[in-house]
Amino acid sequence: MSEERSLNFLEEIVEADLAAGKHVEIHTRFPPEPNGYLHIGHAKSICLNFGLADKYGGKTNLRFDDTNPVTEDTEYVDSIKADVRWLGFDWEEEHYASDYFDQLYAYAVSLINKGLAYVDDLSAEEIATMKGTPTEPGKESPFRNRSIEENLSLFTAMKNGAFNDGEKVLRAKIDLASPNMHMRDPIMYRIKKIHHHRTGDTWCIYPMYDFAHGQSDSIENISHSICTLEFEVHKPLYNWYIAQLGIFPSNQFEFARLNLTYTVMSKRKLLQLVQEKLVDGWDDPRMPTISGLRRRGYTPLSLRNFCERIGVQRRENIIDVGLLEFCVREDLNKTALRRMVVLDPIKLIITNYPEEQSEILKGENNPELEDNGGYRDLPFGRELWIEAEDFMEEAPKKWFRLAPGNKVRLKSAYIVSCTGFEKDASGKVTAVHCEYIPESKSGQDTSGINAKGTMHWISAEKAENAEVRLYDRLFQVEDPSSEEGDFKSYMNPNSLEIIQEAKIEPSLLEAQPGEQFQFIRKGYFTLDSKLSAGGKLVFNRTVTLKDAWSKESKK
RNA sequence: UGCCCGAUAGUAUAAUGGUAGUACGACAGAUUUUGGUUCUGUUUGUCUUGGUUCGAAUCCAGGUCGGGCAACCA
Repeated sequence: MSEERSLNFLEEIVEADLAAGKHVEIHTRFPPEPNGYLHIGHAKSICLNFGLADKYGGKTNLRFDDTNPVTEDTEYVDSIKADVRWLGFDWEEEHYASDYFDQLYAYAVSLINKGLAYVDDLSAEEIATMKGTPTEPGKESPFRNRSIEENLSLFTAMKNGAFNDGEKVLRAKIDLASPNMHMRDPIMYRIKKIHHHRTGDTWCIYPMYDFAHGQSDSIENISHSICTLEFEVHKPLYNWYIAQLGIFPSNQFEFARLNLTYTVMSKRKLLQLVQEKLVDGWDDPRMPTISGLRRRGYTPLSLRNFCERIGVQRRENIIDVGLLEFCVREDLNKTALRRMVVLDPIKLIITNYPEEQSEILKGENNPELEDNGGYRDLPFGRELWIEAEDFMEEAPKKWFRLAPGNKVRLKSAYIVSCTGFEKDASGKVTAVHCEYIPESKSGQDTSGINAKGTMHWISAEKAENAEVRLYDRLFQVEDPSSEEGDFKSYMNPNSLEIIQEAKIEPSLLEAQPGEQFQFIRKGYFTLDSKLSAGGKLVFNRTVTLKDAWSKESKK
């Protein structure tokens, strides 16, 4: 018997319901409103919904909760579908709340007929005032006791466009004194004379979330309707509509939404960043959106693993973004091709390597793979580019890289011994001199020398150029939303560093969008899908490698 | 000052009345032609006060702290 992880609370509920015979098959749904792009919090919900159905042999629908035409658009519908698919999920049925407008209208009429709904002429402000406060009961609207006939004819008139926006609403007749504000005669329908992205101008009245969601679940025979904690107080209303209508009893269960350190997760805040051009768009690689993470180089598997690892509970939480980074490194380490790129180049001149000489060395593609994933050609010569930070004139303790007198292995090439360096007038090091040890050639080393450090390098003659973008966290504080004042004032001014001319090895000219690389000692990178065009290469850094030296050097 | 929900290492998450475990992090060591990977070890926790019980993270009561609820948003 294999080791089983313990069940999360949703799985326990499902297993109990299945065992009790409450449902023969479980059916879930992912119900986004098409008014923005999906973010990693949605990924948690997607993994939960699809994961649950998958685990218990059930089905999951994709349903667009498009009951408010003011904010919704097909652009969002398309991006949401693409993101869900990219994550690796395929829905059973695709639905839209707007497909149920006729049915929902009929449900509303039936509630009017049962004396459980009425047309109210009060203004939005009046309704709000008369609802009372959490500590004071509300007051009845003077229109609360209209006759069924009058309500029917007014509601029909509403539907037919006889009134303007805001003039009338349809309300459920429940309890103005309820301690739950959502039960104080909630609004079922409002008038909005605006074009809907799917139903066009067919309707001018639109159902509220509460009057659409539970019924949509019910129509689709959703057994477990999973949503975030803030809908908890809606549950009595969800159940009330279903009970009064006598329809399939879907059940709502709530979990805590995902929060991540050093970013924001609410659609409203993300939208602000986009609108105020503080980021490059919804798919800016610094955004916690699915499209941003994709462009940054995150893989579907790493995101799914992340969602699995964070678990699910009903308590507020904030996940360390380090866990997300761990998940993507874990995946990429096994799959990314190793390449050498010098981000901040200085020359390394091998004084005992003949000027006219050159050779082709072999570099392994990925030591984690069988047969090292094959090999690619690495041109080598007398002059190389190395990382400026890999040389120090005066080496600190435990410095394994280049410094006068130090020996270092050039990855997949030779061991070199540093013999000197050149400086310009300002004191800046412009080139480093060394001598190579011919018997130390990679793979056939007979020198017997043990170099402690290994460095990446590029042949100066054969090097190509590329733009490289280094990303850092978008915010400087762990939880921007909980800080005083405007969350935007906590943004990290250095979240994007652009390196115009990094030196790349020739094999990278063939890089394809979506391909992942590990630039040895520098991190994981991917080709930017938007900015790389017309022969210009732009690489995004997905995440750095773990860096033990930076910790050591800070001691 | 109403109603609802929650509280386990730094962060998450298990233990479902019977040994407080796991992951990420941190720290130390081994291996390493990436200061990466891998491996080993160490570290830190049941909000509080009572009660029930042979036995409580778990059940009960009070308190404290945190979150949610008064959109013609979802």
